[in-house]
Amino acid sequence: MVTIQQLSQELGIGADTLRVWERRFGFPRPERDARGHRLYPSEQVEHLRIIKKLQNLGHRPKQIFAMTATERQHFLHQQQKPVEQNDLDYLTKKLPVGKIDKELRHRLVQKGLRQFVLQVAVPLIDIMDRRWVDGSLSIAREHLLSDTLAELLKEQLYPQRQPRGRIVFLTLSGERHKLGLLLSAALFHCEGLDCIIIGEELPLVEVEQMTELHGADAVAISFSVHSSTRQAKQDLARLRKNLPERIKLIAGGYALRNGMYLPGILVCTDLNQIGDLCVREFPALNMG
Amino acid sequence: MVTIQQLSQELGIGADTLRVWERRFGFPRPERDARGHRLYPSEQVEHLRIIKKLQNLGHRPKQIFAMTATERQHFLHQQQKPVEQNDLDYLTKKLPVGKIDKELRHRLVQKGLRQFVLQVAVPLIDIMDRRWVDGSLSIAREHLLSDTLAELLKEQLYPQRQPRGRIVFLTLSGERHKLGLLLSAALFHCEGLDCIIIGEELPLVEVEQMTELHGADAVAISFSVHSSTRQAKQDLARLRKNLPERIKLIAGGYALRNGMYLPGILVCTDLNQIGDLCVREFPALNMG
DNA sequence: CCATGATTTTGTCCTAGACAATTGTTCACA
DNA sequence: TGTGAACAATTGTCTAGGACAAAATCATGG
Repeated sequence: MVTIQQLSQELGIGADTLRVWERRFGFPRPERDARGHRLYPSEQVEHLRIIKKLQNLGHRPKQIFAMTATERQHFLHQQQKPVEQNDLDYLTKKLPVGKIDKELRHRLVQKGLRQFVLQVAVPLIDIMDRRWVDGSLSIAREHLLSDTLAELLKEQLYPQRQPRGRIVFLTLSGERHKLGLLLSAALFHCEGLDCIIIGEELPLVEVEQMTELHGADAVAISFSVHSSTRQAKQDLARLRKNLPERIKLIAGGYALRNGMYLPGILVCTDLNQIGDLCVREFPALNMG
Repeated sequence: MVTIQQLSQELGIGADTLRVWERRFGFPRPERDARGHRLYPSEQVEHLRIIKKLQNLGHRPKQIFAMTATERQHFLHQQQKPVEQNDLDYLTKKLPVGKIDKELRHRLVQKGLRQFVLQVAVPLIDIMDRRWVDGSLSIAREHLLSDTLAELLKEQLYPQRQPRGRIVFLTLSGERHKLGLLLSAALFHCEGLDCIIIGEELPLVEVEQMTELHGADAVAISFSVHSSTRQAKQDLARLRKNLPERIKLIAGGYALRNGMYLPGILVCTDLNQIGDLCVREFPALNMG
């Protein structure tokens, strides 16, 4: 028996949404305490878990709520793409906790940073994503994997001897997904650029200040799932106006996935574009 | 100009509460967009920051809202200990970015971990807090200091040769304040315990699983400003019920500052108590 | 087949009222 | 003066049902 607030937190669904679902679709139908406040029995919580999973898979509430509980169960099983027999998969499930770091490091020295990012880190995050959707990856293990990977990548960003340029990486207020930032930073690093991870949730107004402080040639900003395309465009336009012209502005992330054109901004929708982008925008220094 | 949701997240005050404050006290008094939705100008956001800070200092809304804006400012300054001419102060203001890490490391080797935590890290965080309130510390610099300090502390948590025990550190859903966790972990480490930082925002149900996975003897949980005392108590009770008896449960953080008694739970309101707690609860192994 | 406009669907916000839990105050009594 | 119990005020969270823009889907013409 949980309150609406607990449920909201646990599922990541707004309390308002839960109430409106009840009004519109007749589910969930919680019991009430003496004051008339909602109390959700654990049975309904489980149903909601399934509903959330289906929603994560891209289905819309109308479609989901049209089904009966058993139909939903069935549908979910049918929908879940099996995680391929990827050789990375055991990292997310079987491997004992203490060995994850060792294993990742082994692969890093084997492949080199660039290949490691593209062939190990990206697919691994993809698997984690899918497991998250179907609920087969615990939050705790997800944290552990993310943190280990993040730390490993961060270590690789040592300063270059003859940097082709210097980029500060950040996300704006409200964002946080360090891994995305680190992945792109690692690839820029491979191209000979100094990469500085500033941190997350930086207010718009402080970006310029930070650029100056670090003597950077460029700012790279990542927009995650949570920010709308419109908001991203707006923020970028404002930033471009405030930033000196010589500072390049690189933008990427889910919110910009459609690859629109924005004046004065280097939109980068794919990690594979980073190589080309560097060749174009950061001409190599003369060899001494 | 921010929406009520953004504001709610930023301040850690529920949207309902913000509306009810407006109704009862006449502040904040946001503007409205075309639909009649609230839009808070940044000026009011700053005032709310001060109000939240006063509330954290233990004052009640009635008292706070009875004052005018300038009175509140005054009152807050009066309440706050002034930033002493502490020799740490220059870290937050003057020191060039690149030297922060070096400076902290220097002090660490000079003082040793224990004294570093108590005499450097804690006062530094305190100064950052106060500077944050009066706006004289930019978010960017705060991030930088926090991250540098966190990384430094994390490095120190190498495994013990003959651990007196093993503790996993975590915060529950919705919490995040890594530094607090790391500070206490560092002190437990000084007492000869293996400390494992699990991560933040772990769902309640996964705590037990994590403890087993790491073979821990104890779980340490920190409750920050954002969680209410009531919620903290409730979570702890639930956790105690689910966890095997042999697993100790250590709780600390702002929400438990009053030091109430909770059956079967080691409440730790002050970093200085950690030494005693370890002596009591983790008897040293026989010397080989 | 793609673009563009019309039509659902959906999440979030609105108002104003209610009430339990917490905190503060009063007052009798040792 | 201190203690504790009864009473009063304060405060955060919940309720209901209505509203509406942004996003998604559908329909239509090129």
